[in-house]
Amino acid sequence: MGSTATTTVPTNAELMEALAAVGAAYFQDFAAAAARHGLSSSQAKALGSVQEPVPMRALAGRLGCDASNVTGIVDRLESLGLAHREAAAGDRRVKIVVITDEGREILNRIRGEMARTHQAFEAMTDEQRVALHSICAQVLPVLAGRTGAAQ
Amino acid sequence: MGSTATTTVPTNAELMEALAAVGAAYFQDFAAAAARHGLSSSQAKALGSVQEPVPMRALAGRLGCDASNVTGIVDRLESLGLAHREAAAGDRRVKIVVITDEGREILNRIRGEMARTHQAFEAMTDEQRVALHSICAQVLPVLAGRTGAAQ
DNA sequence: TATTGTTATACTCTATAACTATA
DNA sequence: TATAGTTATAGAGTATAACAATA
Repeated sequence: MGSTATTTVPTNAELMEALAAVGAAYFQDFAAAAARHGLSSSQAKALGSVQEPVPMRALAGRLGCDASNVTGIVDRLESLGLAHREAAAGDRRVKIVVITDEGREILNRIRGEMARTHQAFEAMTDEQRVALHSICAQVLPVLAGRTGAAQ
Repeated sequence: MGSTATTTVPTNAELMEALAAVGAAYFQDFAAAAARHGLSSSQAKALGSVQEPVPMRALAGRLGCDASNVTGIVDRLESLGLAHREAAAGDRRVKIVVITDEGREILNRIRGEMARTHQAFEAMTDEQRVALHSICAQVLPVLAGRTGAAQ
């Protein structure tokens, strides 16, 4: 079914170009919204990655960077009162990053102020929203390299 | 049509999360492929932005960064033999960045070596490919802030 | 006077390596 | 011996400001 349309099936190269353009535009919108609140995109991304408490090491994994970088990023979030470090229960080596109420509020504001992104989403039909979301969900595990492994 | 499915229409927040995850994973695949060829992601992005000759200033616009940064990025591409500067015909102030044959070959290799991206694309049905491509095309102008203006 | 490209400067992100305190 | 977090360091990206050449 669906072979009556005159639409051409896009090549991998065309899909790559489209995805790269959308990804870059999304990121710019995100970075601009974060900057309005005095956060770099890395800091804002970190803030969004600690909605549940996360050990420093695991946060590095989520951010896709070396563990040594997380120190400075969390330092800044902590100095701004957006997150704080807590001692872990079982292992005294690990520190757990916990978002504060103010951090959560700033995060929500940043996300709410991504005007272009919201504008783009609201111009989509329900069918398009469902399609985009399900395609992303299907593609993400492969793209992120989680073929069968956990975490 | 399409109201028989039990699928729920995703919220803006859910779409943002999905898009952010896919965009980040795509970017990591791109950066890793570029690094294998000794290029930073900025340099590789610049290389992909000069498939047609582009003035330095316009390249800065495409990369979404200040013009002063482009000098160093193009310096490196030039020292690697992947691009070179040419004088512009009408205006002696402007320099035009032109990709070399070797630059084009490296660019094609980088794109071809984005294994996870190709893997993700090839797991998609033709319908999904068409849907993703058309959604991206529809959403991009809004997301990139080009509501009606040219270039 | 305005614009293009460059340089100088400073700040941030990033990885590597070495250090500490725990395990 | 290995691991979690930190520190020190160096390289690259980024923006701001000032500059030379040209328009």
